[in-house]
Amino acid sequence: MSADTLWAALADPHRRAMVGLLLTRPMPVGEIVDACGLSQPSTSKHLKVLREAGLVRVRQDAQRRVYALDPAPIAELDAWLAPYRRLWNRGLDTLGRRLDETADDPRDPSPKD
Amino acid sequence: MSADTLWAALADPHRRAMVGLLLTRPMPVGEIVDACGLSQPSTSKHLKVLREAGLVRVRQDAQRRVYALDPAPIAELDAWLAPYRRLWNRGLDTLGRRLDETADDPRDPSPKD
DNA sequence: CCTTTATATTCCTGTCAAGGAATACACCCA
DNA sequence: TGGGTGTATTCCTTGACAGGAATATAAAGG
Repeated sequence: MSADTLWAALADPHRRAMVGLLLTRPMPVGEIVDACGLSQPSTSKHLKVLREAGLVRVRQDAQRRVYALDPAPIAELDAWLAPYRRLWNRGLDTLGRRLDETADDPRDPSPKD
Repeated sequence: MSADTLWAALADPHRRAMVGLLLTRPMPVGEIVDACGLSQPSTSKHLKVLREAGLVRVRQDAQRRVYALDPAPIAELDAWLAPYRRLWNRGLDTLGRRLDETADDPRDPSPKD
């Protein structure tokens, strides 16, 4: 599963919501539909994306499909974060100094139009 | 800065590459163009997205714009990750059991067509 | 078998983001 | 002030994705 697939899957707020929902417990599609307020087809499509990113697994229970979170891929994100975490842990002041020298501009100089 | 903006900014692989590049040191646009192999306009547009997500800052040096990483927003991701990290740290076996009960299906049952 | 229930898939449409080319803008220097 | 350099912006086209409606599929139960 490419990193891109993972990032793309989580880039969508509805999908993050679903993942967050499944954090509490596994859940059949119907409940996810109710919780997210999306249509059933749309929900199923999002779940498919999550499946393909390896973020969820399905168990079949009669006609129902119960989705459960698989947090393993998220470890990949964690690994990606590591170098940055090092930055903001190891001295926000060091970084701050670097940024102070560096920013004689406000955060975003683009004309807000 | 909404979480969506941040995720969207990082969802693009070129932008992640730029962020990773700026992890080593601040850098003017020209160098980023060379390193990423994108056109200069495209690069500028990506940098704008990163700016608007608060991930980079600009310092003006004569005609050059030197971009520097601001890892602060990434802390937001780290916070988002926390609950999941708890899952995979605190007993992959517990989770594993949950998934085993749960998965009598291969990872993704969708017809690979 | 036929119906009901639960979910997946297809079709269609509108929106949005990405990329290149051309152009505008800002700054330095002579 | 004019030219050169470095960067941003605009315009346009194209491709990807989201969402709804309708439909297909799968399983359970009578």
